[in-house]
Amino acid sequence: MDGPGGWVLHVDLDQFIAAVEVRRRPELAGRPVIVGGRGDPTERGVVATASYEAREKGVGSGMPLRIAVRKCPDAVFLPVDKDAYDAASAEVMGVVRGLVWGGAPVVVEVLGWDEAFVAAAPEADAGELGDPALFAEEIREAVREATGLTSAVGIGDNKLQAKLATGFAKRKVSGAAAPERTPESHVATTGQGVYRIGHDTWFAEMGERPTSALWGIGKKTAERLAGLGIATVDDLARSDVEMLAAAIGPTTGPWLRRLGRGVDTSPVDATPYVARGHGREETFQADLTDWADVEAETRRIALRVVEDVRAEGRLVTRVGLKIRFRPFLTFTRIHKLPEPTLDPDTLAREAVALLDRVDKDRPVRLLGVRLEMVDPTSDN
DNA sequence: TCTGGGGTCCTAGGACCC
DNA sequence: TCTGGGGTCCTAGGACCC
Repeated sequence: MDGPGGWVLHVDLDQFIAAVEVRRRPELAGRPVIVGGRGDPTERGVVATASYEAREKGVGSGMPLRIAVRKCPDAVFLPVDKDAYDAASAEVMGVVRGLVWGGAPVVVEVLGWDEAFVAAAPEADAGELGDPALFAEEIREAVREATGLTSAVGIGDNKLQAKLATGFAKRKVSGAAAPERTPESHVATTGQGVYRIGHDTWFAEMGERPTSALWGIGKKTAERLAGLGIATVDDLARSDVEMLAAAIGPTTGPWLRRLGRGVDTSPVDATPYVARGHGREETFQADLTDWADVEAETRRIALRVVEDVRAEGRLVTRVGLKIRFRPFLTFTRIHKLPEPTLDPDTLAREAVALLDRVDKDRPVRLLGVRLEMVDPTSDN
C-alpha cells in the first residue's frame, strides 16, 4: 500500500559504514578510509565501503583489499565491525519510526543497515500530508540531528521509483553531474539530497537509460535482454510480454516488463523481518589441503550457525553446504532432514556428510554452512 | 582479478506418483 | 519400446541485492 498520499519515500544513508567509523573517530574525517575484511590489506578480503577520498583514487565496493591498497596506499584500513553498524542502524531506524506524517506514525520498511522505505499510515489524514519533498527534508534533518549521519531521500509513486530517485538525489549530493533532465522533469527536482520520480516523469527520467539502471536488473540480465534487442528502459517497456516470458521465464519475464514501465504494486510493509535461514561462510587465508581440516572446519562453522539459529528457537529443516575450491570453483549441496531438529551434533554431522557429495581432489578456499528453518507461517 | 559475507527468489531437471 | 501427461517434491545453480 502506498498510503493516503500515494507517495513512497526511500531513505538511504550517505556512505553509511564509513560515516559510522568517522563519527566515532573524528580524526579520520577528510582522509581516505577503506572498510573491509579484517582491516588488513595483505589478507584475502574485499572493500565493504570506501570514503569519497578513497573513491577518488579508484577504490570501490567489492574490490579486493590487495588491489585497493595499491590504488590508495595511504588509506586507513579498518575491519568490518558488524555490531557497530547494527547499533547505528537501530539508532537511525528508531528516529525514522518516530516520525509522524499526516497525524499518524509513518510505516517503515527496513531494507538493510542503511535503507528504509517510508509511507504514510493508512489512518493518516491525506489532507495534512502536504508536499512530500518537505517531509523528505524533515526525515533528513531528524536523522542528522539525532545521529549526525546524513542521508538522501527519494520520492516515488511506488517503491521502485522511490529507490531509483534516491540514486539521483545522491548524485547531486556527491557533487557529480546531475542526471540529464527534460524541462518537465526539472519541475520534479527538489532540494539537495531529495529527488522525485513519478509515473509522470518515469519515461523522461528512465526511458533512455540502460536496463541495468533498474533495481533488480544486473549485468547478466541486461546482457540477456540485449541479446533480445532490448537495450533501454523504453525498449523493455515496449517489449512483448509473451516473448519475455518464453525467453526469461514465466514469472521473471513479465516482472521485468513491469520494471521497465515503472510499475511496482508491492506495499511498504513494516512487518518485522523473519529470516528463512541463517548461514556462515569463511574464506580461508590459506587454502585447506588436508581433508581432515576441511571436515573439522565444516563442523566448527556448522556449530556456529546452530548457535545463530538456536537464538530464534525454530527447528531446522534443511542443511546446506557451500564449498569453493581453488582456483574459484564453487559447489553447493543441500539436504532436507527427515525430521526437523535443533540438535547441534545432528546438524553438524549432516553438514560434514554433505562433503561426501563433492570431489575431494582440490585445495579448499571457502567453506559455508546454511541452515534453513521451518516456515513460521505454515506447519512445515 | 589477487574475486567477502549474509541473504532472497527463480529456474531447470530428475525422481516419483497416479 | 517406436517409451503419456500432469503434478509435486527435491536439489543445484544462477542472479541479484545490501
